[in-house]
Amino acid sequence: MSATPTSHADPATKSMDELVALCKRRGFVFPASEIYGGLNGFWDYGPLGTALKNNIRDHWWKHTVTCPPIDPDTGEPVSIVGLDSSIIQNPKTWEASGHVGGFSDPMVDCTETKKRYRADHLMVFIGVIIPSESQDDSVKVMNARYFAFLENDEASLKTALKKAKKAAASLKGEFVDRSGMAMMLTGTSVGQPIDRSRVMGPDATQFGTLTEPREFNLMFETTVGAIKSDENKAYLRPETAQGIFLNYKNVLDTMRVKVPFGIAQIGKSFRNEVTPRNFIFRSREFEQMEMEWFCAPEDSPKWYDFWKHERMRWWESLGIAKDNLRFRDHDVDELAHYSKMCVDVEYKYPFTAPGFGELEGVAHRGCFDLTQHQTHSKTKMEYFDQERQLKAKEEGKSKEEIDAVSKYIPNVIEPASGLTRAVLVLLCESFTPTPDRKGSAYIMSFKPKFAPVKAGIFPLVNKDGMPEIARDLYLKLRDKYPVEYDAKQSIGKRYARMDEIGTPFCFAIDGDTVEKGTVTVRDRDTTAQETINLDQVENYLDDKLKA
RNA sequence: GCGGGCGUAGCUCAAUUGGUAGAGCGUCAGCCUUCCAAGCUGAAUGUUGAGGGUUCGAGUCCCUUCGCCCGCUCCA
Repeated sequence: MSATPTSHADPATKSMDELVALCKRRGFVFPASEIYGGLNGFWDYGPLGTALKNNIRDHWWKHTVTCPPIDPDTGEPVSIVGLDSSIIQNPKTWEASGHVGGFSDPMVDCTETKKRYRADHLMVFIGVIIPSESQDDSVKVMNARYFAFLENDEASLKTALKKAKKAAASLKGEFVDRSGMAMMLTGTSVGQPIDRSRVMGPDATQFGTLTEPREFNLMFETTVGAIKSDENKAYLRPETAQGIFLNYKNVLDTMRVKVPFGIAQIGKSFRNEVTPRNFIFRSREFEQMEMEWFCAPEDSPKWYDFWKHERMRWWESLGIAKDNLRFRDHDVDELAHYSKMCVDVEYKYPFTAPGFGELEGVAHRGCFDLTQHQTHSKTKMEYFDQERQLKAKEEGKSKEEIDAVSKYIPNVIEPASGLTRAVLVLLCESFTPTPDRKGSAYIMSFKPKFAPVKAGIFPLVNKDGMPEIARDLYLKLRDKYPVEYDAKQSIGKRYARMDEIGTPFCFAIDGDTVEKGTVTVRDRDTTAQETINLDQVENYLDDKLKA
């Protein structure tokens, strides 16, 4: 493609507010249920946004399922099949995957300091026992004052002890250091839950400022069937990946695939995010493009590396500047529970610049998921590798040895990206203010392949035989590409509108067309014009849209 | 979920101590127009985010709620 000097501007110079305004004004993205005041974390894709999203989706599907990359070792395309699994699955799915139970850490807020703590990290000890008429120890304990501190945090414990001593003096109570027997705030004292009104938070100066522990489960719940009860509780999937693991055996049994192979899926996922923010970057309903690559455990490092670089190549194929993309390897302590290795592909969003923000994760999930589902469902997830069996037989191995190498649970490499996040990245990358241009204030410099409208077809003026020719051209081209015909208002205004929605080419039908059969092509990024024959327009578009 | 700021036409913004909700741009229609938001004429568009309260009277003051932005927190 011709260089587009304006299209790779530094994201740091772009205003999200202006981009969001353009997206709304031109029909890319609207706030969901806007007439009712919207709903935090939900967005609707307008006519152009839908077209853009579909173009990216098709590009991913093509490069993943119908035309996947070449295996460097064999020279053959790798094997990947498509899938579309249900959004709602048997809830046991999410117990096995670890989404129920493991990730709903109760949190406690401090109303005084506005700090938030994980409830299971918050420890308390008895600091002051208030004298009482009763000799019964349990009554004394029930009136005691507690001091909270953070588990394994020396400084926090010291502070709590200090505060306890001070409080003992002012309350005329007995100071008791039972920090060695500290227990969780959520625990019980003399058989009853600890009364939070007598607990002082780690950073607080008053008692009773800690809220009740609150669950933060990020899965949306729903009810299957007419009767609402716990037994009918189900979840909207928080990732598309599990649907793939659930169908791993079905695919294996029906599709004649052999390890290594992949299963790919595009679909909606739902996470009840605490803070949806930054336009469509983190929304509660979003679309994922995920592929699970099943391979032999010892080959997994090779494939991890392979997919890491393939995915970066794919992002670059969207027309994103290399400077705006990077890898970031996850530290060991930020790895998810299932993951052995993980690398993010990151993009320099206008709201993170000069920093980068997450775009896609390529994770080495080991055999965690298949093993979990094997355990929970009691369905065998083992793969029988006939080639290995034959090889081992040839090598004269014992039966036990042969079994050991030919039966295994595959390891999984997962490139997981967000389709709606890809839309955001293309919007950010393409959004280009053009203050020095006379007409449009902005252009959306989409790579032609992803532009919602490929070409505008304009009669220069709405008379002298031009509209008729333009209309014929439009009717011919629309069979192949999304194109628009527009004869209203001045040609400059029409060009400007096309610039803002990112239409790469405009064909103007002028007096020369009527006389000599030539049309003028106007380039969105440079505004340069060239003259071609009317009958070459289709070839011209074919050529430009190939890349 | 917490704290701060902000919500007026599709967009950008006006509206005196509380006193008739306006402009530009855009959109649409007509005319004009031989290449970059040109010109002329005309038109549509608002329960002032929503709900309640105070008041003779609320865009303006008070309460609640929703949304957006920033900072925490969270992000499997």
